[in-house]
Amino acid sequence: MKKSTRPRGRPRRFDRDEVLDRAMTVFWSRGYNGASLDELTEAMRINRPSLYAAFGSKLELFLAVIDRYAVTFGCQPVAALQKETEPEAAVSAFLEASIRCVASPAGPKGCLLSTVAVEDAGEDEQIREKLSEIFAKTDQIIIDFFKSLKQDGSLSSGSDPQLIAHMLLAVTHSLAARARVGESREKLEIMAKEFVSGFFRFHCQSG
Amino acid sequence: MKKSTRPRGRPRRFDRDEVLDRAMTVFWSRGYNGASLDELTEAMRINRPSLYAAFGSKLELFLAVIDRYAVTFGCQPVAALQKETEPEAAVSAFLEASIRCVASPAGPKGCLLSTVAVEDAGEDEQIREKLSEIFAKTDQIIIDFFKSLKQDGSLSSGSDPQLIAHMLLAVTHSLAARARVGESREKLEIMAKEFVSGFFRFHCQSG
DNA sequence: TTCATTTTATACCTTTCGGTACATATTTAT
DNA sequence: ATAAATATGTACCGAAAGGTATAAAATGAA
Repeated sequence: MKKSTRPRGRPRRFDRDEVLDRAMTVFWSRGYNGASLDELTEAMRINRPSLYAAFGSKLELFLAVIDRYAVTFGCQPVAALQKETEPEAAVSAFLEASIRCVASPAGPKGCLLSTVAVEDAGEDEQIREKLSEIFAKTDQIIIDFFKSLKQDGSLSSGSDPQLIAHMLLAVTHSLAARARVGESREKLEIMAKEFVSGFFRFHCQSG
Repeated sequence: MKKSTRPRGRPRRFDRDEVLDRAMTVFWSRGYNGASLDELTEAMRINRPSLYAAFGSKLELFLAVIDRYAVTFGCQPVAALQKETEPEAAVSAFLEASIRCVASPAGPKGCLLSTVAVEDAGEDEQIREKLSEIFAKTDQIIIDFFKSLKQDGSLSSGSDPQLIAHMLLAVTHSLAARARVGESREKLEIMAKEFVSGFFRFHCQSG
């Protein structure tokens, strides 16, 4: 059997992740309150009842979009980091991946999490909690990564993985904000290189 | 003469900066699109025609609020920085002042510039330009400050004022974002201290 | 006093907002 | 075939949005 157990009624004409990706672009550029249902449904290419049946409400759609963003874009910097085995290369790869996310010519500028959802976290408990978890989890992944580098001996024993993680996330937040206000990709690259060389001098040579 | 030249018609019953301060709270917590004219006028304690006569439109009001925020809150960290004469104390004072702004029990959490206006910069050229200028100017003030410390000899000659400025702003952006998503003031203080001690080891001892 | 000028207050405008009722279409199960 | 179940498309809802017309009130100038 090819299709094992199909649900009962008329089948969906759209793929959940696909329409989430399309909704993502709208929220990403216009913000939660700035994105209207008309814009969303047009971009998603589904009509309102379909949207409400699938996601429940505008807020729940946004929360689903945040999750989708986390596994499509948000994860890219940490993934790039974890592919490396040397501290400097890892930091560099992390920041390069960040820049690709926040200053891509294709997508909206900035980060859906740190420059969009953060605003709405001010008034909505669910958004706040979700973001808080994502931040904490990301922190922890980076901390664990540098802890393991420390055990391998490729990171100086005097270095503090938690400090490095917080600094790295801080720099990406800043890169995202600067991209959002129009800073060119080239300038962001320079900032990143600047930081990498500073990091290198601190954690690899002087350690 | 006490009141030299009073304008011709019926006098204003409100002070411009006072109502801007009250509007600020609304935009700060709810965001630009989230703040309605009803909320704004109620908070400002003026009615709509007065608002429109004084500021022109919701957008222009927001732009005026950004300027007002810049000279009441945004300036506090740099002011604290410039009061100091030693690098470590300056960095510490800067971050402490930041935390007081973004995690005060009184006001909304986060920074009106980096966690609110940045979102709206995505779609509005005027907001984008204003923020871009503020960021650039802040960068420059901090760069100049550390350049002068370098000349005084209190900052190691190997240190890069631009790197320090970018890092410092990055950390405040991150503190603001974390405050917005609910991080406690105590945790932010720890992050700041962590950074200050890292900064100290890097720029003051090893230089 | 009267007029020109500006601000205030109420009430209202049009448009757009998020969300839904309802009838039709498409599927599986019986 | 027919029924039950789910999705789609149109058209609509009340509420809220940003913004304004208009008349009354309060001032300086003539």
